[in-house]
Amino acid sequence: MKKQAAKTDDGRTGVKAVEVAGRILDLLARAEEPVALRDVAAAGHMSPGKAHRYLASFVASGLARQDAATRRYALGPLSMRLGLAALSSHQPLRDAIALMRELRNRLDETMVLSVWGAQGPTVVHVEESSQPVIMTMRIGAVLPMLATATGLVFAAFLPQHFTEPLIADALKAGDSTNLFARNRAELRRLLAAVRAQGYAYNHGHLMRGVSAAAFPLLERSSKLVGVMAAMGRDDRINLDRGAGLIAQLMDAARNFNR
Amino acid sequence: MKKQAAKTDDGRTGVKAVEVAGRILDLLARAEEPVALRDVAAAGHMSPGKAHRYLASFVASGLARQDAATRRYALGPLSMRLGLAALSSHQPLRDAIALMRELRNRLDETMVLSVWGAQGPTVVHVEESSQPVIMTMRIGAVLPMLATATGLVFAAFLPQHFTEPLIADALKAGDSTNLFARNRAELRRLLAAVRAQGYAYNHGHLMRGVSAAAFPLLERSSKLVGVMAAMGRDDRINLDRGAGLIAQLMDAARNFNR
DNA sequence: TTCCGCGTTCCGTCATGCGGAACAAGTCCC
DNA sequence: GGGACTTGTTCCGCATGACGGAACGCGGAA
Repeated sequence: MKKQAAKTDDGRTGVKAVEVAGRILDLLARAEEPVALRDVAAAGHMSPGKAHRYLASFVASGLARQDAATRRYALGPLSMRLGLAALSSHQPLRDAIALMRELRNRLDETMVLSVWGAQGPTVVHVEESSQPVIMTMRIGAVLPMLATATGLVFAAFLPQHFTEPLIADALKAGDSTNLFARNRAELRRLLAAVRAQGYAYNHGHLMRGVSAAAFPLLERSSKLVGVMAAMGRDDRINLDRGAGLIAQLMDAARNFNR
Repeated sequence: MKKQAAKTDDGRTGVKAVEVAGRILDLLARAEEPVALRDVAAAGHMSPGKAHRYLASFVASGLARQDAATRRYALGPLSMRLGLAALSSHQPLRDAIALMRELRNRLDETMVLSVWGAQGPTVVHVEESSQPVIMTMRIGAVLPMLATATGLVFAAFLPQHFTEPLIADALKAGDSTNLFARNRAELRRLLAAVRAQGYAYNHGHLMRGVSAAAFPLLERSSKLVGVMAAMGRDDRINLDRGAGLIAQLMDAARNFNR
C-alpha cells in the first residue's frame, strides 16, 4: 500500500517540502530576532540536518539570510518583496465585495457597500437580490448621516472628527422627520447602542416599507474599511423573524476581521 | 555517477523544491494582479501539473491564495506577515519609524513612510497627527511616481534603472494634470532641483488643499532606506510660513545619515 | 450539441529528501 | 592548554514523494 503523492490537508495533492518550508517561514516571521538553527529545528520538530537543508535553500533564493557573524537565520530580501507586493495588492474592498456577493447568493437580499468619501457615506457597490426591487441604490450616491443605518454605523465607528461636520449639518438642517436623533443627547445614546450591538437597523425611516441593517467592516479589528448593509422590504429584514438573517450577517461581518 | 542531494548554486546542499518555490513566489510578487495557473507554469518553464502542486501547497500554508471566482493565484496572508516581519526586523526602518514618531510628537503633522516595492513607492508606516484628517494614506498604498512628493524623491535618489519603467509609464499614461513634469526635459530639471535642495514639495497636486514635503532617508549617506513625508493642509505645510517646519524636517532627515 | 481551453488529478518511474551519524569549528571549564 | 561540551554543516543509503505525461471534468464559445 503506497501513498504516492503528498496531499494538503484539504485533500489537494501538493508538495510536502513546500509545506514544511511554510512552517519554517512562519516561525521565522514570528521570531522578533534572528534564530539559531537548533531553535528552528526544535520548534519545527525536525533534525538540525533537515532544517539546515531548508534554510540553505531559503538563503539561496533570498527568502532568508544568515548573519555572517552569529550564523543565525532571519527573513531575507525576497520575503520583504513578497510582503510589499502582498500589501499593495491587498484590497480590503475587494474582499468586502466578495463577501457581499457570497451573502447575496446565500440570503438573496440586496446588499449595499459604502465607504467614507468627502461628502459622507458613499455607495461604491451593490449586489441586487432576485426579490422584486423596491428601491435601488445608485453607485456613487451619498447617504445621509442620520437617516440611514449605514450613516449611523459610520457615525458610530469612525473617529469623530471625520463625521462631526456632517452630523452638525444634519442636526441643524433639521429635516426632523427623517432623523434617527433630534439632538446630541439622543444621538449619543443611539451611537452607544449601535457600538454595543455591532450594527444599526433602520425600519422604514428613509422610505416606507423598506428596512435596512448595516454592519461595520473593520480591517484587523480596528480600521473601518466600509459599511455593508442589507436592504429590503421590512417583512424580510426585521429583528423578529429575520433574527437568523441578521445573525448571519453579523457573523459574516465579524468574520471579516480575521 | 548519481547526484544524491540538491545543491544550491553556492555549493551548499539544500532542498530543490524550496528553490522552485522561491522562483514561483518571486513571480507572484512581480505580478501586479492574480495570475492564472498556465501563466505561472509558462513563466517558470514547468508543466501546469507541477505548478499546480506547488500552488496547492502555497494555498494550504497561506503563502498564496486562490480567487474562488477566477481560479487565479495571488500572494496570501503568510506572505504579508513575512514582509511585515522582515520590515520590522530591518534596523534602518526601525530607526526611521522611531524618527517619524518623534517628529510627529514634536510637530504634530501626519508623517508617512514609504519604501520601494515592486510596483513603486509603497506606504509602510503612518503616524497620524491630531489635526483633522483630510486624506488618510493607507498602509500598502502605492503612490504615483510623478504626482507625489514622495515619488519624486524616489525618482531623484534611487538608481535610474529602478525607477525608469514606472516613470516611462507615468509619462506615457499622460494624466498630465497631476504630473509634476510632462516630458523628459522638465523632469530632468525637476529632479536636479530635488537633489540640490534635498527634498520635494507638493502643493495640492494630488488632492486640493493638501500639501506634502518628502525627504530621503539615506543609510550611511548613500543607500536609500525610504522616503519620509509630512502631509497636511496647505496652510500648515508650505514654504513661506512653514519654512521653520520644513527646516526642522530637513535637519532630522540629514541627521538620519549618521 | 461539439469543441476547445483550462484547472485539476492520476500513475509508474526514478530523482531526491530523510534520518542518522560523522565532521568541523568554536566555546566553555577546569 | 586541553579535553568535553555545543552548534553548524556535510555525508550516505534507502524509501518516499516529486516528476512528466496523459486523462478527466467543467465551463464557455462556436
